[in-house]
Amino acid sequence: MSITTPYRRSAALAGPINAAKPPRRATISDVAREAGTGKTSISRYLNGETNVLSPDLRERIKAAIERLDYQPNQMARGLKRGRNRLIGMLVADLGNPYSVGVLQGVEAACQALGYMPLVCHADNEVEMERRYLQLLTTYRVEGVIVNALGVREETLRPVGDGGVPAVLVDRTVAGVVADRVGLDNAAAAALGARHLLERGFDEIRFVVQPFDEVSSRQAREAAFRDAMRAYPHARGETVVLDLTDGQAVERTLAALDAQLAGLFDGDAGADGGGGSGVADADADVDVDVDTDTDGGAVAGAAFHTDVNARTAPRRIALFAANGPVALCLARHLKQRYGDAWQTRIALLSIDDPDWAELVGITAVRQPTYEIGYRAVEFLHERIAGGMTAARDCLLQGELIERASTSR
Amino acid sequence: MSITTPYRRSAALAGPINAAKPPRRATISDVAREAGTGKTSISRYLNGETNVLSPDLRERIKAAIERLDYQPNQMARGLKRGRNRLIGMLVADLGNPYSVGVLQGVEAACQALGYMPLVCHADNEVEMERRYLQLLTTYRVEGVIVNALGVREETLRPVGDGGVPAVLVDRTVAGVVADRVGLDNAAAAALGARHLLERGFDEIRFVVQPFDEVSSRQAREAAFRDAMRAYPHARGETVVLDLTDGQAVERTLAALDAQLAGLFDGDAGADGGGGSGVADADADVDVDVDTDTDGGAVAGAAFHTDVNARTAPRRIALFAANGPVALCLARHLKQRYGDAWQTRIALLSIDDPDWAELVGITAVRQPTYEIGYRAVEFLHERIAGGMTAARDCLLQGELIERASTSR
DNA sequence: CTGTTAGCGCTTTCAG
DNA sequence: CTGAAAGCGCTAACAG
Repeated sequence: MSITTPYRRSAALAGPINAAKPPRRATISDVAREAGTGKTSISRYLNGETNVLSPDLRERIKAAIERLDYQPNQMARGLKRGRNRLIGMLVADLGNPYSVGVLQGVEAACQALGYMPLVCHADNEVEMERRYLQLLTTYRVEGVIVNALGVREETLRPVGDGGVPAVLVDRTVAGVVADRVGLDNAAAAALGARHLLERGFDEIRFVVQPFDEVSSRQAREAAFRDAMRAYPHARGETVVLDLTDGQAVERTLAALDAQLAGLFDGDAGADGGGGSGVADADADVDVDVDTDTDGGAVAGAAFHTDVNARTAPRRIALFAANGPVALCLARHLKQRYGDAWQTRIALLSIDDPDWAELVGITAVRQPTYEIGYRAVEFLHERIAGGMTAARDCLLQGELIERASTSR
Repeated sequence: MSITTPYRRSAALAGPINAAKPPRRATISDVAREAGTGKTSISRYLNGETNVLSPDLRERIKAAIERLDYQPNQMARGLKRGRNRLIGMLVADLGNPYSVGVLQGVEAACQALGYMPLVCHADNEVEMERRYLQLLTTYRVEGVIVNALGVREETLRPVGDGGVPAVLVDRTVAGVVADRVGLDNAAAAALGARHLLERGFDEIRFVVQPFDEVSSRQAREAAFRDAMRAYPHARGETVVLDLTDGQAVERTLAALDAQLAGLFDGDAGADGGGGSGVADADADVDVDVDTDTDGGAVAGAAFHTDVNARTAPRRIALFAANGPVALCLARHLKQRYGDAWQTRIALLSIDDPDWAELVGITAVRQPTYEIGYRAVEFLHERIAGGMTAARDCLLQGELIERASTSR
């Protein structure tokens, strides 16, 4: 990109800059000299070993520090001590409100435990993720909290077992042994699915990003399928929506539309004709889920059908596996069916972003703050002592019922 | 808060941890020994002074580094060199998509210029802001980019003139002389206002958070008023909405409702009766804006009225000064007027969050990425050389027209 | 071309 | 109670 907009001088801001001030910050030696003592005592004072200092000296030091506006250099301190109280927080996507929620928990816990979080934003770029991870170890952070992309083990190599202590948030990474904290995906997906089923929705599409490499998506998808089994009269399908590929999104949504169109008039099992994006429904046959997770843009599977009840129109619901998917679906549905789209299709989402309330969408809210908080606590334990086995902390989601599923 | 959810051991993750590995990372001395040479040469190699090294030595060093998986310690490096390539990015509120956009620009520029951004999230807490700022200087960052809260000068003391180089984003802070980069607020507010006026809206409420301490809000409000002057047949008012105070929000919105209710039937100038929140309209009189910025939750001013044309019902629009305000308004309007609220009242917002498109709201989009990018460039110049006067970089907003103002 | 020598600012023995 | 001295890991003169 190019940055071309010119800037203007602001009369209000322009002013003579005081260039006379000594740019060099005071060091511990300066303070020692000012207080007429040795560096050691200053160091002791700084570290709260205030009991071993004579009241007099204590006063002189205090005064000297104030006079010089001295602030100890954490870098030097860290170099000497071997630990710098820095921990890295690698965030996959700050545009996802989930991440911001987790971050808030992380910050709170860091403050409580005396760490300084160094937050890095990979912005969904694996390359960035790699770069930041390496940068973090270069700055000798004491540990990292990783909300990984669909990374491969290698980029996480420096981390976890044998490397920097790490805790994974939301997702595990194959080959990396480390603590993990996140949503109880199985319970959350089941919660959502059951809610829809109990509300009488009998045509449910679970829409999820490619999940062959992301543990949390896998868990949600599997739990959705499980939940559907208990309701033989209803039908569920998984639709894979690759948000990173605009073309694929178009195709998948078109196929979904086509398939659903046939259902509005009670014509269960009819495939509107969209070829790619959603597998044909294989009506009247039980079909195991398509395990061919080819990583491609589209994959789908019908795993239960009972089309005897094709008398009444089906009640259709879309179950979004997370916030970004929900947003994509909502946008599309609105564009396709107009402002009244919610009267035709229900939407339920795991994740509860701001706009969900505005639009009136039922959601399973994640305890993001707690997730972040716990992650730091875990990391702290790892840093401090030698825990042995990796732990997995599952937190429960909460169903927020709104208009979308209440008709 | 309490963290009580228990965790479970995951069979999949549990495994013997390799505690045998040497936890200590290799140092430059280790590499020197391994390569059979002195530290200096290693340092030279690291710093790309590769031309002054014999090809042979170069090879040996390269090999040694790989064998030991050596990674130079940035802390030590920074300590010695006096600069550590760290810059701080203080974000007021990551929940505001604006901030995330800016952050993306910051990250890109940092990468391009070789800095490592240390992002700190004040989360709207002035105390956090202070803490982080002090922490940043303690870590000897080379500069800071500050998206300040309504801070007072003192907390920014260590920064700017005479302290750490700084550039302000979006807002200036009274008493702090530093570069600033942000939206051209005057132009943006005028753009929005004129759009509404041209579309025939003649009753406009500019809704803004308390602006006596926030320069960007001030600028927007002032520009709104200016723009209204050119349309004597229309009427504009400023409504102050303090999002940090739930009670005040309730009151202000109630008052706003009451006032607007009277307008739907063409009864211009009628005040629905809500006392607080919105000042009475002072119909038929030109009134200067109430400059008594008492910092309280409510303040308002009618500044032009021409109620001769009270024959036709007024066309009402709400102009939100930023995204968070827009969200608050949208929520309220939906709750108050139901799903069809947009047929009664138009909403236009400065800031263009995700949901604006979903809900169909016209917006003035800020060039957030560029703002962030430029901020880093400015900071870089400050760090490098001795610029003298503070600059003010104004970037233009872009009007995104949507259904809300197209009826 | 290459190694030796001082430190950067701080903590930490180890003797007073 | 207090201070001198020895580094943490690295870079930057200054000699070879």
